[in-house]
Amino acid sequence: MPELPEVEVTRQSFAQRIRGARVTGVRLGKPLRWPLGCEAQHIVGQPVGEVVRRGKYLWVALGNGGLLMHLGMSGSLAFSETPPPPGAHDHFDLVTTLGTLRLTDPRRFGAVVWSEALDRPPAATLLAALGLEPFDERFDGAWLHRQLRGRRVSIKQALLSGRIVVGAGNIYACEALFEAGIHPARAAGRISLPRCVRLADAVRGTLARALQLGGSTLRDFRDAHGMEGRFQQHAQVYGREGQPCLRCGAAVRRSVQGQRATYYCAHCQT
DNA sequence: AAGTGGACCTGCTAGC
DNA sequence: TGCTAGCAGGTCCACT
Repeated sequence: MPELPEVEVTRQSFAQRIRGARVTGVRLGKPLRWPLGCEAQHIVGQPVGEVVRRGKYLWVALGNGGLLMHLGMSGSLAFSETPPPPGAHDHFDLVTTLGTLRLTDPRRFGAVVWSEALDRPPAATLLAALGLEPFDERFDGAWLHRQLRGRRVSIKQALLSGRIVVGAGNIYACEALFEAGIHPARAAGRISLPRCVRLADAVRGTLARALQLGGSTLRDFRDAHGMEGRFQQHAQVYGREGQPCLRCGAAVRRSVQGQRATYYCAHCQT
């Protein structure tokens, strides 16, 4: 589910409210992707510091380390002073003096992992291969062009890998490629510098727009206040198979790349 | 080394 | 109505 905009919207919706709290308890539900990696005792009593995002991960700083969280495909976080009793899909509660941060994740591809620091394992290991943040000033067309040189994978898969630039998942990769007029199956290493410039702009622009709109809610995404996103109403190609391209009127096509659906306009994207 | 395909897990929907 | 196949916003890992 959550790509960079959804994760960032989630972060913004609870970071200030939980800051300065003290952890009073931890509740675990069914196993997530990886074990927490420490005893609850290790966390209880710790002060909560800032919440930062790296790619699609969130880092909740605690006095003696922190929690690296990922929402997987179906995860969401809610922060509430008086949370309802945990449901079948509520697999992690961080109970604090200011409220409870709860991870709800039906598919359990999400994760909460304790680490002594962001730049120490296991957190550092999980983040090691991540590419640049899209809003990093170093991320531009020239840099993108250099990174893609010689790569034979499709540009869609190169974006999705997160090893060049983080944050664009399946929805926003499709949207950014449409915006840039680049065919998703084009070999990454065969995109000219001018088109890389357009693509870098499109990736940043698409993610920024989604952020402004509160992310995308296709089925179940909510921020930590329970608010839905509105980007999906503005999607140009994602989920629009067979409908007219908003630019040229040709039918939007759907294909499969790396076992993921890709939506594009074969006329506008070359 | 880069690229590919499978795996993880559950819920929902379309189609028979 | 009920079953089944197919699909879903992510990413790690083993294999070629």
